[in-house]
Amino acid sequence: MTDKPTKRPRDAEATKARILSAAKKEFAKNGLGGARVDIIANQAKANKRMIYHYFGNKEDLFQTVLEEAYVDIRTAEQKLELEHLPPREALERLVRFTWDYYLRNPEFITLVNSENLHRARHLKKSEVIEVVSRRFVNMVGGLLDRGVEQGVFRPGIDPVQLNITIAAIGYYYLTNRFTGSILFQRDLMKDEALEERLAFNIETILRLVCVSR
Amino acid sequence: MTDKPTKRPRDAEATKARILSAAKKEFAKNGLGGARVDIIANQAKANKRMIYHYFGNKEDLFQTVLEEAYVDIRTAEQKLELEHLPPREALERLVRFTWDYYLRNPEFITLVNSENLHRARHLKKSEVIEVVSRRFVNMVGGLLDRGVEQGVFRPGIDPVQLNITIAAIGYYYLTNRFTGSILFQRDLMKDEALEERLAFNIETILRLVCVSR
Amino acid sequence: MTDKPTKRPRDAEATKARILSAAKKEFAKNGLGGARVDIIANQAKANKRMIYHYFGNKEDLFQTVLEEAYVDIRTAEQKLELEHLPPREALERLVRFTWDYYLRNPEFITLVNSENLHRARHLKKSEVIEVVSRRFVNMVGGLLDRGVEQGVFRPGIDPVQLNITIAAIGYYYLTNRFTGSILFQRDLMKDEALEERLAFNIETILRLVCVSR
Amino acid sequence: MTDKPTKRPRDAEATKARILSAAKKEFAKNGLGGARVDIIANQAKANKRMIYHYFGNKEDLFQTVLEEAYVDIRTAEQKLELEHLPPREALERLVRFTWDYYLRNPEFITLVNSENLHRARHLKKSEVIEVVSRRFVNMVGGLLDRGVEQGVFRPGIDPVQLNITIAAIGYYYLTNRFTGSILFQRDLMKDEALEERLAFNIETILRLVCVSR
DNA sequence: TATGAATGAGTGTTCATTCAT
DNA sequence: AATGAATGAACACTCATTCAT
Repeated sequence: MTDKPTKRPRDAEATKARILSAAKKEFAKNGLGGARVDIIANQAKANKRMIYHYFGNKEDLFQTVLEEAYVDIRTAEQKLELEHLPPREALERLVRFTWDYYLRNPEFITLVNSENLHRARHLKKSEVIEVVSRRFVNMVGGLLDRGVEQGVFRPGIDPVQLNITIAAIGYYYLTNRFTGSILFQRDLMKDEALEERLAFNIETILRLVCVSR
Repeated sequence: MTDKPTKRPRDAEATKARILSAAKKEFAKNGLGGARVDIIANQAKANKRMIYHYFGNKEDLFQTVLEEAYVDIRTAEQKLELEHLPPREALERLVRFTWDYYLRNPEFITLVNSENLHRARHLKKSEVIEVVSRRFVNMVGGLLDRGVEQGVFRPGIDPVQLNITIAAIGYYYLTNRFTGSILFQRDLMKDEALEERLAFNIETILRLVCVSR
Repeated sequence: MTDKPTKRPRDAEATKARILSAAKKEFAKNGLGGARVDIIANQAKANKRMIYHYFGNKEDLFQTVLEEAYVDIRTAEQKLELEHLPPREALERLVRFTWDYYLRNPEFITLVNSENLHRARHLKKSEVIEVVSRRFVNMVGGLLDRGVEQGVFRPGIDPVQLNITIAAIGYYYLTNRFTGSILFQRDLMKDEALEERLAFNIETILRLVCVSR
Repeated sequence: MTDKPTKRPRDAEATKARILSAAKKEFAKNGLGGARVDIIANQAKANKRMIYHYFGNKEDLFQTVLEEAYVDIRTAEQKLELEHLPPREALERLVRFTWDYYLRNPEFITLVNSENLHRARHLKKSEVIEVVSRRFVNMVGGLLDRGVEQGVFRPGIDPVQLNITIAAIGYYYLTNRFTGSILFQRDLMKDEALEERLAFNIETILRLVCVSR
C-alpha cells in the first residue's frame, strides 16, 4: 500500500492472467487437441516459453483453465443468495442464472465437452473441484428441503438429478446450437428463440418440482 | 436394384463398410481433430490409400460417418410406431427409446459434439439430413396433436422444444458422465444410477406435457 | 531370381541403409544428444518422416546404429582365423587388428563413448549383443589356452582383462587424440606417431602375456 | 596475497565456487551438449544470470571447469614425491595413484571425453594447461631415467607412450564400465573386480618397463 | 551483487496426404 | 482394387541467452 502497491516487477501476474485468458478462448474454440500453443502465446502477447514456464505444459494449462472455469461458475452460483428468496422464486432464479451463465460464457460448455472427450482425465487430478461442487449440491439440496417444508415442492426429489436436469436443458440447447439449427431449420440463437427456450426451461423445472395445485 | 441384386463387387463394398465402421469408432473416441487416419486404416484392415480413394479425405469421411449416424437414429425412431400407442404411452416410449439409443450408441453423442465444435460445418453440406429430420419433427408434432385432441396433453407445446428437451436430459447426463461422476462423487454409470435417471427423465417429460388432473 | 531380382519397390531397404549410414556418421560426430535428426535425414537424402517410420525414434535409431557397430567389429574379429596361427603371431595379429579397426572406424569409438555417457541404456535393451560378445571372449580365451599349452604364454591370465587391455591401449590413444596432442605437444595422429604407438602396444601385450625367456 | 589475506568479498567467491562445482557435476553427467544451464544454476543455488556474469557463457564455463580438472590431477600427481621412492615402487605408486584418482573423480574422465568429442576446442584456448602438462611428463621422464640408471628399467622407453598407457588401462576400463559390464556379463565395478583390475594393471606396466631378471 | 521475466531459434516428433507400382 | 514409400507442413516443447529492475 505504500510504495508501488499495484505495479509488480515486469508483471508476472499480468502475463499469467493474459495467458490464461487466451488459453481459455483457444481451448474453448478448438478443444484440447485442436488448440495451438503458438496461438495462445500470440493472443496473450506473451512468449511460448512463458506458457511452459508458468504452466508446465499444454495439458496442465488446460487443467488450470478448466479448474478456473468450474470455480468461476460455482462462485457465481454462491452469490445468488437463494436462501433469501421464496423457494419457487429461488428455483426459477437458479434456472435463469444457469441459462444466462451458459449463454454469456460459452467457453465453459466447450471446455467441459472437451474434458469429457478426454474422460475427465484432468479433473480427476484436481483438488479444488470437490470442495466447490459439494457446496453447490448442498445449496440446491437446502432449497429443495425448504420448498418441501413450505409445501410448495414435491418431496423426494434428488438434488443431484435436479441439478443435472437444470443444466441439461440449457447446456444441450446451446452446445448443439449448430447442428440443431440445421436439423430443425430455425435459427436457435436469435433473441426470440433464446427467450422462448428460457421460458420453456423454467416451465419444465417448475412443473417437475412444484406441487400441482 | 434390378441388375445384380445379390452379387455386388463384394470386396469393395466390404472394404468401405469396414472403413466406415472403424472411422465411426475412431472419430467417436477422439473427435474429428484427434482421430488418426492411420488408426482408422489399421482398424479397418484396409490401406490408408483406400480411405482417400473411397472417401476423398478425412473431413469427407467424417461427414459420411456423421450422416450415417443421423440416418441411423432417425430410422430407428421411425420404427417405433408411436401412432399405434396411446399418447401417454407413446411419449414415454419415445423418452425411453432416446435414452436407450444414446446408451447403446455412445459414438452418436461424441460425433455430434465434435460436429458442433466445428460449428456444423459438415452437416451444412449434407443433403440427406433435412429430409429425415423433418419427418422426425412431424412425428412428434403429430403425437402432441393427438394427445391434445384426446385431452391428455397440454396444448401449445412446441414439438421442437419438446424434442430438444427429451434429447437434452439424456444426452447431457451421458456426455458429461466423466466430469459428472467426479463433481457429484457418484458413479453415474452403474446400473441403478442409469435406471434411476431414466425414471427421472420420464417423470420430467410427463409432468411437462401431460395435463395435471 | 526370375523377374526383378535386385530391384525392390521404391527401395525401402536402400533408404533404410542410407539412413543408418548417415546416422552412424552424425551420432559419431556429435554424440546421441548432439546429433540432429534433421541432419541425418538430409545426409541420407531421405525424409525425416522416414526415420520415424523405419526406426521409431532417435533413441531407437541410435540403438540400431550401436548394435550394428558392435556386430561389425565382432564379425571382423571372427574372420581373423587366429586358430591357424602360432599363438604369439595370433596375439600380435589381434593387437594389430584392434588398432587398425579403431583407426579405420573412428565412429565406433565415439558411439561407444556416447553409449557409456548414457550408462549403456540402449545396449541393455539389445538382444543381439550378448551372443557376439561371448563368442569373442571365447576366441581370446582359446588362444590363451593354446599358448599356455605350447609353453609360450604365461598361465592364469584372465581373457577378459586381456581383452580390455588390448582395447584400452588403442582406444584411449585414439579417443583422446585431441587433448593428448595438446597435452603432450605432439601430433599424435601423424603417420610415424601411429606406427610408433602400434609397436609400443604390441610390445606391451607381448611382454604381458608371453613367458620371458 | 598480501593485501586482504583472510577477508574476501566472501559471497562472490563462494557463489563462483558453487557454480563451478555444480557445473563440473552437470557437465560430467551429461557432457557439454547435454548439460543444462538451468540445472547448474539451481544446483549451485545461484541465479542463472550469475553464470553469465562470472563466466561469460556455457562454453567458457566448460573451459574453466575443464582447466580446473586438469590442474587438479596434475597438482595431485606432483604431490606423489616419486623421487623419494625406489624406481619400481615409484612406478607402481604412479599406476596405483592414476587408477585411484579416476575411480574417485569420475567426472574427470567424462569431462575429457566430452572435450575430445569437441576436438579439444576449449583446451586449445587454454594457457594454463601446457605448463602443468610439461611438468608431469618431465616427472615420469625423470623416473624412467633414474630406473634405467639403476639397472631396473629397460632403456629407450618413451615417457609419453608410457604415460598414455598407464592412463589408458585405467581410463578405458572405467569409462566403458557400463558397456563392458554388459559385454562381458560381469559387474566390472564391484570391489573385487576393481582390485583385480588394479593388480592386472600394475603387472602390465611393470612387465613393460622393468628388466626381466 | 543479484534476480525473475522474457525471447528466438531450434528440436524431436506427428500427421494428412500424394506418389509409384 | 490395392499397397508401401515418401513428403512438407505443423506441433509441442526446450534452451542458451538477454532484458529490466
